[in-house]
Amino acid sequence: MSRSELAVDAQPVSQKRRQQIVEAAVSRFSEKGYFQTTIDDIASASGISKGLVYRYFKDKNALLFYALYVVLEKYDKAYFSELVQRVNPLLALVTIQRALCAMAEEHGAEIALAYRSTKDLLAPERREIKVSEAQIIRLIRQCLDGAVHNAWMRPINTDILSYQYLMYAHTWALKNWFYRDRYSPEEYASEGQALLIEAFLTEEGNKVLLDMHKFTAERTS
Amino acid sequence: MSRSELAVDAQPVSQKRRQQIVEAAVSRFSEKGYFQTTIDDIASASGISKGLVYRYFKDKNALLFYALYVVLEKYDKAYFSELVQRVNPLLALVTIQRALCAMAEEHGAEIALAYRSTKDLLAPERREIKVSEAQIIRLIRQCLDGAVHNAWMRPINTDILSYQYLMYAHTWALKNWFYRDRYSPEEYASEGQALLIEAFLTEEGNKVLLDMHKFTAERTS
Amino acid sequence: MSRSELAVDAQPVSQKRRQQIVEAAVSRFSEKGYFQTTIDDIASASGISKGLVYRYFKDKNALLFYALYVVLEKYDKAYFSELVQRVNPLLALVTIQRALCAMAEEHGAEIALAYRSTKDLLAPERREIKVSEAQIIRLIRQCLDGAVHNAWMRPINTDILSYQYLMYAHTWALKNWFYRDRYSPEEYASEGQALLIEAFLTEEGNKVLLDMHKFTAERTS
Amino acid sequence: MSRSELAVDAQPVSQKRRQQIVEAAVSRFSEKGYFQTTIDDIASASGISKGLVYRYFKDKNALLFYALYVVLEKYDKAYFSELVQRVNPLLALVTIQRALCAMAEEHGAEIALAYRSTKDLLAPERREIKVSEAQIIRLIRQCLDGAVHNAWMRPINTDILSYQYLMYAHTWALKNWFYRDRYSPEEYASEGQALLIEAFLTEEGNKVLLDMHKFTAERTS
DNA sequence: AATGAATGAGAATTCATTCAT
DNA sequence: CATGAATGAATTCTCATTCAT
Repeated sequence: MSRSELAVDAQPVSQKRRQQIVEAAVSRFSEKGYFQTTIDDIASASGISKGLVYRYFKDKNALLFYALYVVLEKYDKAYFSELVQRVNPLLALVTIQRALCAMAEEHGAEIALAYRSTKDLLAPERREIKVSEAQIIRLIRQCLDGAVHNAWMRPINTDILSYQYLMYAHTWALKNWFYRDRYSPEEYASEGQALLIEAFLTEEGNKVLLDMHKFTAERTS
Repeated sequence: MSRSELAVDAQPVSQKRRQQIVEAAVSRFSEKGYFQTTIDDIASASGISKGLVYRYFKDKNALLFYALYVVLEKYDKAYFSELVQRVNPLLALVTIQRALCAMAEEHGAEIALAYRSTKDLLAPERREIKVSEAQIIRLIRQCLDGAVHNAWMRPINTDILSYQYLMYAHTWALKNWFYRDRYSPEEYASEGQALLIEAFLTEEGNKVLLDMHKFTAERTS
Repeated sequence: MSRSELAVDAQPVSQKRRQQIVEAAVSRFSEKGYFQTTIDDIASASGISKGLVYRYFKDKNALLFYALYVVLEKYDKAYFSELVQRVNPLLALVTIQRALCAMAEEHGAEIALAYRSTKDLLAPERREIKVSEAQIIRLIRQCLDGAVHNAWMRPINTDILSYQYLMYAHTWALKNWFYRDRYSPEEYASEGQALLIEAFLTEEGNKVLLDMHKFTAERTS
Repeated sequence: MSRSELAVDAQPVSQKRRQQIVEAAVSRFSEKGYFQTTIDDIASASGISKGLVYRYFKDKNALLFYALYVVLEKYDKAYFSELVQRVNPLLALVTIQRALCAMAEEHGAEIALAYRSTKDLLAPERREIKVSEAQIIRLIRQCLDGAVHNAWMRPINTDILSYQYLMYAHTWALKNWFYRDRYSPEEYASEGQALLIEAFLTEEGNKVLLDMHKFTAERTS
């Protein structure tokens, strides 16, 4: 543990500070929104002074960009991508769908922030955010296409369905007031699997899914 | 002339003004967001003076409330409600799903506004907005429950699925940059029917749907 | 007198306000310099609030422009121009030279301000100021050329000499600490005539000058 | 090596540094003005850090003082003074007038800076600057007085004329936009001699001037 | 009712200056 | 000596809201 601490401390102070500030920004923006949050709020939440924020970020808008970006980076597309290549498309799909729901639970406030504030970015930054989201969609679509190609899923419009996976997870974040007291995050994720995956499986696909479960159950037991 | 004026203008001067202002607010807020829009912007767009806005609305936040509310009212829940009572649940569902998509196409900017700005309302107003949205969801759910009850649909979590109908339509508004150049609104609505209705129909349900189409086709011909 | 008062009051309030503010700006800028003067200083000196200044002037820099311009307008080029056309070049020259010195006495602070702050304008405004100054120089040069043409002055570089007339007056403003306690403004102006006009007169020119004086003396006696 | 270091670096490390910084200050202040220049600008231009500047100068204002002073020191009053004692007053005058014009060409930006920023000094420093300028004026006046005393010049107000020599040179710096593309610095200097010296010479003075030229010509040939 | 002048609180941003390392 | 991180006072500019006319 001391080792990893060293590793973290080895980051130039400035890197740690940046992170510190972005985290504070994510938290404050999520809580009060972009325009209602002052630089001073963020500075205080970071335990530093107003002026210092500007040594790390050009202006408030840059802070918003990084705050939005940091969440997207949590999606760990590298892992998703590897998954798509390593396991069968149905397993990948199920895994990603669960992961999206888990993300939505863990980073609900940040996802809600993205819906509130992406338009407050300047065009170039906004584009970057969109591109990053589109990459996730593309990965999901690859799974769907693979499943359809294997005849595990009925032929469907994968282009549109793929976005519904993300939206389903985001709905947990965006309409939390509606579900919070009636479903656990895990239940919500399972229902998502039923509505967005199982509904489209062929008989063959259903078998594959059952086998996957059996396999998982064996391993866990 | 004086008669019609009296008739229409019973409270109309002020009622028409209010409407005028709210429409301007919807348009400006949709375009630039709540905080970026000034009262002066709205006053100019309404063709009146800044000061007069305050005769009709307590403050800027009240204006946001009405702007968000007016959009929700366009959902015409009375019509939906009547529909649910008058026709079979599957037809009602199909009709409502189409209507939601049509709304999303026609009022995309306003829907996006709702996602940006609902949190900028004070708690009581925010609650009212939520309630209004929940009413729509409840109607959809009634259709779903009816369809399941008739064994036209497989047993599913109607509580969660019902919100996906709304989200599917909202996705058209929120992720317009993703779909705009690749689907027409009608195509998008049809794909929605496939993904959110047909996917869950039993054989019986499928027959009912086909009959409905035959009937519609006959009537139109 | 009441008549002229009415005339002044007839100006839209806004015109009076603008003037008020510019006057305050001239005074504060002259005293403390552009950067040391805050908008609040100017607002207070105008007896209005900070915010109102911005209804009349786009920003602080616009205020600087008008502050500098207002002084240049006092040069009353229309009067100078008419003079050049109406009377002989030598008389015009003498008159203008006196007027420039009188201006320098009356508006010393503003002239000093121009030397401090013209570079703080944006390029387009700076150009406008230069053009206005160049117009004055051109008028002086016309007098000089006329005098040389009449052989009242020896042939000299009128292009360069003309600017020295203005600079001589400005020197009174800029180096006031040097002269203040040793010369009256009138003495300074007279010495200017000796150094910048009489020094270059031909015998014929001298006669003309003397006649002018005689004539003036007669009229005044 | 240690020896030369000791010799040159008696106080040199710090002396050289000071010079370095002042030069950077002169350059940056001249370019952008006092208030628009940051300490960081100057530190960067000196190749040192912001903090170190404060080891050498009390504050930014002190830096301005030295920046203005260093320019005045370039006038090399020692040389002028020796000149006045060594050669005849007319030759000294001509030489000084040329030197002033040369200075104005070489240090135009710095002269303009002095006009912009002298008032931003605190009173004691401002006084010192004035005194230094007054010393130059006094030397010029001695020449003029000498020339008048020798009857080489007509009796004139040497007190006022002497400042015009400096102002004539400064005009080249201050109104450079007016002359730049139409006169070479040398032409401007020559015209200055015509307007400020030759215009006041007696016949005797003219002879002396011609002799001087002859002498110079002979020496150069 | 209607206007828009006036206010002033508030926010972003800059930068001289200090000081721990 | 040197550095540059850190501070916070100061300043510009905006805009919701009020109110005299």
